[in-house]
Amino acid sequence: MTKRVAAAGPGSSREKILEVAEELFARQGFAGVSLADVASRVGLRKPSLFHHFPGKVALYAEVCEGVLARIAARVRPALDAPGLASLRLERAIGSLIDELAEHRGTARLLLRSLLEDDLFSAEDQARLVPLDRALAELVQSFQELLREGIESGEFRRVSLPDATQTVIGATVYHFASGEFGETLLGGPIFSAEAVARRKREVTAFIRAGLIDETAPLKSEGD
Amino acid sequence: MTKRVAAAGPGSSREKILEVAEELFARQGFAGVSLADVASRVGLRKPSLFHHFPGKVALYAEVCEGVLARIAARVRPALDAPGLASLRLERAIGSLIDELAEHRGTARLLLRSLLEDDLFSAEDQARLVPLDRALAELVQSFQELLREGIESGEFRRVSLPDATQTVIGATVYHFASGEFGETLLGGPIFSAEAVARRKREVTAFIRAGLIDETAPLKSEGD
DNA sequence: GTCTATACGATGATAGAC
DNA sequence: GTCTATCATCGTATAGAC
Repeated sequence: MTKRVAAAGPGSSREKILEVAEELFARQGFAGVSLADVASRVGLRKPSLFHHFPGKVALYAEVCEGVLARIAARVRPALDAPGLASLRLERAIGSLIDELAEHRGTARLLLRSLLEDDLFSAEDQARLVPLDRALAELVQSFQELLREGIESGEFRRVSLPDATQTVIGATVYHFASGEFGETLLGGPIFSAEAVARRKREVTAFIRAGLIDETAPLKSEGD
Repeated sequence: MTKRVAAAGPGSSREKILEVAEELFARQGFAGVSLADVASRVGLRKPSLFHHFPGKVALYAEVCEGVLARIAARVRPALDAPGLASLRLERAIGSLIDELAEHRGTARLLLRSLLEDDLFSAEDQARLVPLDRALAELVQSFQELLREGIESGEFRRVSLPDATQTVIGATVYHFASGEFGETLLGGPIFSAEAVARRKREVTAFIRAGLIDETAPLKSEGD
């Protein structure tokens, strides 16, 4: 109630800054973005940014939190739903891919944020704690789903962290791979066809690699 | 013969610069590294670097080329060997993981280089062409291996680019994931146990997801 | 309360003199 | 090969105009 300073309307400077910064951070990384560039694209002067954000790291943190919140909002329904773990897993991965495909900077921003842990000082890292916690929560829900599937006998007894990493690699890395990925595909990554094919391939791969087809009921030995 | 200016011995400034720069570029990315930092760690002043390299981008390009060359040297034997595609594939992935595990900055540097295509001007990109070509060659050999395996009936009829991306994600991304990966694993990424487990998990995943166990000979229908 | 002008200290890459 | 010098630009602080 007392948090918001004012009812900053849609299209306000604050939102435009976040929008522009999201694109730039995704494309050029934290260190590669200058606040002057952000400001000029918004149509402001550099120091004006400091009336909305206390500093570059705070802006970056808020951008990342927003992106992660969008992902979480999209993936959580599938993760938290009742039902077969294998179905929920496929729905969750499908939702994740949809989100990464619709907002083209998302995968890059997210992947970059994982690589930029050596760039921040101790007090800067404090600003990134909420981001880390939100990410940890999402990952934990995902691992919980894997664990349930293993216990119910739907999934093989894979290593939870390794399976998580493999899924992240197959989704986030792919849509972050930019020019390299497009050279590989021989065409755009984000076209409807390419996204649909990626979803099929990842789903098939996960299904074959994770789901234990030989033990559909309760068998545990091999 | 006429290329080398002098017989710069081992431990020369040039080699020390490359070594230090490799570590810093891996940890902080291209934009996050200052030449002053590189110089001071080598025991030089900033401008002295320019007597060894024409500029920051050239230094970066040479570092990346060296890292990729190490990988290629390690992976090529398995790729180019005769024999069953599935065996060669597993050996190649094993070699790749060994290389990524032994030189801890390698995965990060490589992954970052894929994300940093928006940071360079046209003439800067020209300096990165050899790197791109070397990478393309390696990827092409890998895809060739996949293609052979599909044609011989060993592998499922997966999308070559998508399967390649999945393997890169499962290997390069994993070993680049730094603090996040360690939080996930609950321990170090590069410990002997973690590396061995990763290799097992990836191999099992690839085996299940790629290799067509149901058609060991020539069947093509489903 | 929102934005701008000006300016500071630090650091960026690079030139030219020893 | 190395250092002194230079100049643009970095993120940030302050003071004031709408």
